Amino acid sequence: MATGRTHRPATRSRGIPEATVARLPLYLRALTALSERSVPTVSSEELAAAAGVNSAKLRKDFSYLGSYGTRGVGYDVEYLVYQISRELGLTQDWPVVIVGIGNLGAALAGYGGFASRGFRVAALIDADPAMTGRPVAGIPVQHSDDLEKIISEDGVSIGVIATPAGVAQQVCDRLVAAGVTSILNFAPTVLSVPDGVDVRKVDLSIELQILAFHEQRKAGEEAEAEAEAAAGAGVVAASAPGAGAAVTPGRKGTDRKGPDGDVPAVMPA
Amino acid sequence: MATGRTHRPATRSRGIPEATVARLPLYLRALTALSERSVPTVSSEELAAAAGVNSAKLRKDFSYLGSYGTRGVGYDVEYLVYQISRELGLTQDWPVVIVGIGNLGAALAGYGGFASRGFRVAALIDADPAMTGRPVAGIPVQHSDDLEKIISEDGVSIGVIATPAGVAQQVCDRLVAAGVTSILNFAPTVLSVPDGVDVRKVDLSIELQILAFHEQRKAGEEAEAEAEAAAGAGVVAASAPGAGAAVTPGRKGTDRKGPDGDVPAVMPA
DNA sequence: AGGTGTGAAACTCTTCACAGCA
DNA sequence: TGCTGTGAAGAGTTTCACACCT
Repeated sequence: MATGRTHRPATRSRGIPEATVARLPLYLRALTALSERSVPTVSSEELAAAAGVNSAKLRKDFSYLGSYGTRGVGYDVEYLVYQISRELGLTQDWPVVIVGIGNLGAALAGYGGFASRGFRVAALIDADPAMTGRPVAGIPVQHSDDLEKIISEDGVSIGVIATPAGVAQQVCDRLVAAGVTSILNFAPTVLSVPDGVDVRKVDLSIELQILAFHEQRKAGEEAEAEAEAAAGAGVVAASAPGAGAAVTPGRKGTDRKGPDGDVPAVMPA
Repeated sequence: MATGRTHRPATRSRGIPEATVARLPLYLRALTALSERSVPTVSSEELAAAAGVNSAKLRKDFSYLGSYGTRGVGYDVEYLVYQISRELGLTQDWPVVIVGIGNLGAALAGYGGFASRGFRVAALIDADPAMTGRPVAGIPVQHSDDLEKIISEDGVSIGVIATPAGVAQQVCDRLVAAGVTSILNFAPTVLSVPDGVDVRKVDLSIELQILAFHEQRKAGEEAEAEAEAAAGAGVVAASAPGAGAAVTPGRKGTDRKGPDGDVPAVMPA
């Protein structure tokens, strides 16, 4: 099935932007905290601060869900918690399987954040026979031979892959064949899946590399700022390749700059 | 500040788009794999496939780094590996501390992807005295009392927070005060940091919630398709969310108080 | 007043399509 | 000929600013 059903014709009323969807869990968490403190209503300004975004963005995001606020007052916390939960599909139960119970898989199995939302760890699966039957986070590990059976019996549609990269694709293929249509991939590899299957990936090393890029730039900016102050202007256009010699600006750490203050006009975050 | 204050002068030379930076690690991984197989050159088409993006995007991305390809041929693998590594700052050594050695922290400590790039786990830090001295992934855990000393002695500028949410902000504050300027946060909480400090967050439960949203929509689409086939007539502007059925308060539904009662969303933080 | 909801402007990112070089 | 590099068009996202409701 899935014949070219890729289009986006439908009444665009249901078209919540992806960027907004990605922030809903953030709002939900902040709202939940407010709810626990029995705060009845909250303004976009306050909620935005708690969620770490700006208020205009938050209001725009909520406007895609409907008009759930009251002018001059704010948003009803409980009501909004309910609406967002529903929108995200958290009012229903989502059985999840975790495949690959190594360090990471075990950590995921014990992660409270899963259970606390609508997610339920339906099974832990590992290919190592020595693991079979051993309880991890209170759940007995099952052997991967039974993967298909587990998926279909529990009606699992979300799978988490925490295996080594080398076997991730084949695990993925089996999950998909068994009926899983959403995959959270922790293996550092690109998974290919048929249309209609969603994959999200979390890659620890990639996150660190992005940080390193910015970290390096900070160091470079300091130097640049100095150079600029000393010389006049003129930014070197695109570093010249060839020179493999150019030792990277060593140094790091030390020299903490107290107040951020300056921030040169050379490209902020 | 309300009034426009256009940053970014002209120069654009050093302005690599954030979206591009986020993909560089992906390209680097694919290139590294090619390099290991001693593949000398690769076309944008091939590399894009290996990295899971489309070729136009890849070429555009590389164009921000400079002209490193050869028309009619492709890109030199080794050269590109070097250029991207340099751009990301991976040609230098980045000592990293991991704070919070629970399940997740231990998994991170043992994660091969760190060491394989320029990252070196300089220290593991935990607040539990019972952990102190115990080796995890071959590295002895140190007590958090020594956090400041460790950071400054090793010149650490990148910190990973894998503590419970409740203490993440205070750990963050100490890291920043000690000189850390980039933080990778696994705790499900919003960290506030001074200007000049970068924070990236990885939130497992958020990723799952996003998947759930799409998963739910798939179910809804099936129902919708059926309904469409059956009826196929006047579309009510509103639009039914989720699984069609259900009592969906049409948009700004009149009474906001109605559904308040059943708020099923449980979950504490 | 106080604060939401939202057009419109500004900005960023992606995709197209093709000139131009090896 | 084959493939890169890139201007330009298009799509998506963020920010502004203010009308409008309570």
